[in-house]
Amino acid sequence: MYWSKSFIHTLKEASEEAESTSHRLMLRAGMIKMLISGVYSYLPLGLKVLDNINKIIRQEMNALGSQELLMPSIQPIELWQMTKRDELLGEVMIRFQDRRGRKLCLGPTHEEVVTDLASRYIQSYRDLPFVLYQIQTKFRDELRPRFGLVRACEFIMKDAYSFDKDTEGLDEIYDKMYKAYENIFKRCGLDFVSIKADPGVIGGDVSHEFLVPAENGEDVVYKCNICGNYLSGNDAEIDVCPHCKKDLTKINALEVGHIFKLGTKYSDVFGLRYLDESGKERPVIMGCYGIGISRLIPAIIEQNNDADGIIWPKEVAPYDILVLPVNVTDKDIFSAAKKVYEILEKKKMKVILDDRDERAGIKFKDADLLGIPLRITIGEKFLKEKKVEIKSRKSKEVKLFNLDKIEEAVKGL
RNA sequence: CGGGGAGUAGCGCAGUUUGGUUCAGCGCGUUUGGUUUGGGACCAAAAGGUCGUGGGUUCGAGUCCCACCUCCCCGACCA
Repeated sequence: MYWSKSFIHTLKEASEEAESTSHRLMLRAGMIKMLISGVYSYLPLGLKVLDNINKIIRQEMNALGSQELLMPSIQPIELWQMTKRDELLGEVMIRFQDRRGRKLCLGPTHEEVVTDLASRYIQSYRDLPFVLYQIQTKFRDELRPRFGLVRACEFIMKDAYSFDKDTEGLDEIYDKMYKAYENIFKRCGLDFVSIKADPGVIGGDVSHEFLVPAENGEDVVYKCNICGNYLSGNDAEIDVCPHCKKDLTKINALEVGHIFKLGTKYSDVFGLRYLDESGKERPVIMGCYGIGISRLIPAIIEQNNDADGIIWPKEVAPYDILVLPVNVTDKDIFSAAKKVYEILEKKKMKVILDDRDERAGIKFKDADLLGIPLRITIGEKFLKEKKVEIKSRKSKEVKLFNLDKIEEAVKGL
């Protein structure tokens, strides 16, 4: 991609009103644009990051044998009345009527829909187990949207649902999911913790939440200074670690994932049953597994930034490499930059060429703001010594290479 | 929903206390011309505004009063 042809609009400054680091950086880098409070457009750069996260999630979900589907956002209220979550969710649910007066809502989550769906097909133990997941937009009319994508009224979630014939099967898939979640968050470049949590509105017996320590996190966790254990902050204020009886440190964190052992809560309501080997009817044992995908973006930025801008972890970066000719009016410099760009593109790398006729300072500032992992600068040193400069956004380390060695140079970094 | 703050050019803001030739302003950005060219350059010219909306007070309202809308922050609730 040539920068001059892209829809990248950076800002020198963001409104004082945007107070969290990640929100300000997302606005300045031109990743998102607010339409109304809690509702955002993902601009091309933001969408690239979203797609990268989705790719990681799909790989990890598919690797444990789960299958992707896509369920509707428009849902009938009757489904929600069956579990009485209609009342529980209250005004968080966005409700409306169709032209025939049928009461509908925009799905805040999908336990009801997926259980109803499964009940239409499952009859025998031979149909089990299986896992379905989707990546989809959820709607929740939050009391107070905040920090950009951290708490939005329209947000993107990965929700997976497991169906087993017994609790042993559930335990097994739950464990696999847990490990897949660890992989996902690691690949996203996140430092995270998982703790046993309160199942809350979703219900069930056991649940774990995955939290990312962040200054602007809405949740609180406690860390034991001695044993390093993390404890949920949902309980009343805790003073000492139950094991070590020593002081705890209070840490703010963002909840990015939550997994639940649902048991038969939903299958009982929707009559999701199967016949076992002996011909006896039994309820299907369910689990559900959510990741707040759109929220992952600010979570990643909260943990990966400096005074100059974002520092994308490798796998989620919108581009792998930014090629920066210091002066595009210099034919030698610009043609060398184009050559580097073409070589790397051929190698299937995601490259952006800053071909704008701007001063070097502006381009360097924008490069730092965008946070592309590697920057290749072509300028004076190329004219004098035929060297191009490769700089790591993260380590700030700079190396010089001959143009014809560029492939190998990039590979090693 | 309770409490606090804000809305003036594309972005960021000043002006509102004390209404009136400093009231349509500043910085950045944009356009044109020129000089520059390794960390947000400089000179010259130009475009861009129903001062959130509606009503009121007044000879006169960005400024005072009333109502409404919108956004941000703290709290309760959540991925």
